[in-house]
Amino acid sequence: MATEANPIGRKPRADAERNRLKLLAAARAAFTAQGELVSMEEVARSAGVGIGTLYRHFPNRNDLVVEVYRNEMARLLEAARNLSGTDEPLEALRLWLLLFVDHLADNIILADALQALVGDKAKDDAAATEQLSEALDLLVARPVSNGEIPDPGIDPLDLLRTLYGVATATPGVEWPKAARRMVDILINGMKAG
Amino acid sequence: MATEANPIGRKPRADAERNRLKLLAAARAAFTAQGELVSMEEVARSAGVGIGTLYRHFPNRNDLVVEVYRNEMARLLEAARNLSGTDEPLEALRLWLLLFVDHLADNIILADALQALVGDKAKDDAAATEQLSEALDLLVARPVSNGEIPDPGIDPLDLLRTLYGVATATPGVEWPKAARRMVDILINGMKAG
DNA sequence: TTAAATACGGAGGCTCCCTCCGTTTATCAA
DNA sequence: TTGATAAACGGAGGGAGCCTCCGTATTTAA
Repeated sequence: MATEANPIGRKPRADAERNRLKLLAAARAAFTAQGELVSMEEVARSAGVGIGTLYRHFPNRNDLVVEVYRNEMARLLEAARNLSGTDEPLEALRLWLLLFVDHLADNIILADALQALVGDKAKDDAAATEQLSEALDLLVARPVSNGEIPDPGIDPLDLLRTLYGVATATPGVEWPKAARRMVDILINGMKAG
Repeated sequence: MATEANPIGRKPRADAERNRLKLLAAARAAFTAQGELVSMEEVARSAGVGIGTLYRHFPNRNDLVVEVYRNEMARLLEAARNLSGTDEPLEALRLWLLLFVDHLADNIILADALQALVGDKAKDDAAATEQLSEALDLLVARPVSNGEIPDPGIDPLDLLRTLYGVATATPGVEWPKAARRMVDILINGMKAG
């Protein structure tokens, strides 16, 4: 999908594509290891390219972070699609939220990046946010329509924002337990609506 | 409370105290108007002091933010203490959480600073976090002990983290409505525990 | 009034993010 | 195969921010 012939007719240069992939891999590794605070210089260095090259591929820091995170998102969306076909709608939602917690736990270091997708910087990656939202809508709509829960009266993304808050605002590494417990509270709370 | 004689015996200098207050006021105004991104230089300038003076009073950016926010916290703690004596424990908790949302709404611009109190940077201001936690424990313990809700199995601060997540990760200005709705979901969710 | 303690302010070090542009390399037409 | 040219490369350097250092100025106490 990145090797299409471009409109001008010339094939994209192989080195460009190669460096782009190297940069994404290096950024992924660096962000995971050290958090979003890694300097752009260090990402470029560990990818073995110059800083200028990094900036040609990703015009600013946020673009790079968003791109790295977008890949992480794929599995989650896939899971949502699979679950949205199961027999127990509410349980499907619950399981998916737990999956989201695991996902956060694996990528807590990228949590600030996540905010770029769920939060205010969303303009930068409206497509991914929309996908996430669609997946969630699917999972929430079914238990609503079958009466398991009344109209929750919230944007389904708020469920994720909630978990994001627990994940990022809790000191230490014990937060996933709290977040999982929070999933039950949220589900029960919506049922009781 | 700041004009005590110090152990050495010398009275603190008047200009120091004056500048400290000017700095706090300027920081409060600047953070509220422009968010936490305001530069330290600008805070110093608008307070009419040099950057060196700012750093003598507040050794780093976070110390300044925490100090500004600590003042904002007072009303909230006061309210918690008052509510913790009312007749309907669960309703008291609900009301206080709504108050917390209002508080966030008034200070959304300082939300990142809030995280310093509820979140990982908490070491920087352990005292304030502990107070907040104590107030919450009070409000949560009563509905638990009188059976209105079973042991929620979470750190009460998680309730705030949840609301913080909704407040900061939602684009635009519509989030307080969602956060208020979330308060009900949380309360109901804990009841159904 | 004078000495000592304390506070003041801003130049400058260091680190970032990002831009600019001269140099190098890959692609394509002949 | 070769040469022309579009495209990519890399890193010096501009600009901004955080924070330190230290010579100067002010306040306090004797």
